[in-house]
Amino acid sequence: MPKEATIINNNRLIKLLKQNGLSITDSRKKILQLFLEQDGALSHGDIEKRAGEKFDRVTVYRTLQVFVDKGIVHTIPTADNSIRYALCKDECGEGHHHDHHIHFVCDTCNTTYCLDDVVTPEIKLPKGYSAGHVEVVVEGVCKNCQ
Amino acid sequence: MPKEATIINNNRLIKLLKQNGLSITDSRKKILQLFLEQDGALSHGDIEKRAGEKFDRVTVYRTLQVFVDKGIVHTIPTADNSIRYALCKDECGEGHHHDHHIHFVCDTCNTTYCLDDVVTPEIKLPKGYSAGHVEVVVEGVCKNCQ
DNA sequence: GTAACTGCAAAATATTTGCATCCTT
DNA sequence: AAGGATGCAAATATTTTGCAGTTAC
Repeated sequence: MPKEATIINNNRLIKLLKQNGLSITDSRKKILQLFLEQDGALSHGDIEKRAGEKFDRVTVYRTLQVFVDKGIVHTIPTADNSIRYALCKDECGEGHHHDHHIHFVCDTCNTTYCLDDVVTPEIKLPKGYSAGHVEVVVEGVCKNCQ
Repeated sequence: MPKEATIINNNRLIKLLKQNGLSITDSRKKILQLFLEQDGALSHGDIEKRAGEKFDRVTVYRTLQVFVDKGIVHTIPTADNSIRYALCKDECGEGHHHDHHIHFVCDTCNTTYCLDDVVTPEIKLPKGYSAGHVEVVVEGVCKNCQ
């Protein structure tokens, strides 16, 4: 008999997928599960590692792509050119991301966090430039590595 | 006889390389030249294209790596996972970058600018996190594409 | 049953490394 | 002359694509 937490999680996964018009498959559930278990963001490589030998590399690429398209996860640019993915909050949906929070990358453990409570500041641009999205990535030491 | 501007540029290139203890070679001069000619930032691919058939792909990789190590250029993370490189201001040197300005990526022409006059704002982090470097990338429409 | 999803194979790209040769100092 | 830089070849790594078989609905 599965544990309570597992059941709840499973329902949540299914709900998330259904909401976005995606069919419920093992790989999608497993990958979403990884995001839910994880405080921070995951790179493609992280997911491959943690999923074990379970999926084809290609499935991971395609699944992540679908999740980004549907607004289930968003990408976080990092200086080392490894894209990280993190779960979006509920306000995000297909075609419109509302991730106005900042991102934090720990120098020590290399974990990437979405700091949902820290709102991106207003940026005053020079004449002639008009701002759309503002992305802030702070690098430093996280709460677990102090 | 070369034009005045060419001579000045050439001297500037040589000075930049000498300051950083690098030997003066054609590829380094040419790549630096591309940065000086260019208002915005360049990706590895941009450089290959603009340099024509002049250099081996490997030379471009190695040259950019050296420039980053020496603090001649800095990297700009972007959402599409293509690293852009831009010239550093004079205060940068080996091991310490002082690029406290923000970066701007134009949605229309895809040019990346260093907005040297726009300083990165202070970010108030949650308890437990300590900030190091703050990277801000604004996406919008640039002065030439309005 | 049908459309969507996956896994495999393979192509296309991107990046790194070793080494012989050439260039800068 | 000596050390550093380049170019070529080749090894790795990453990402994309096509297609046949499988699964979800």
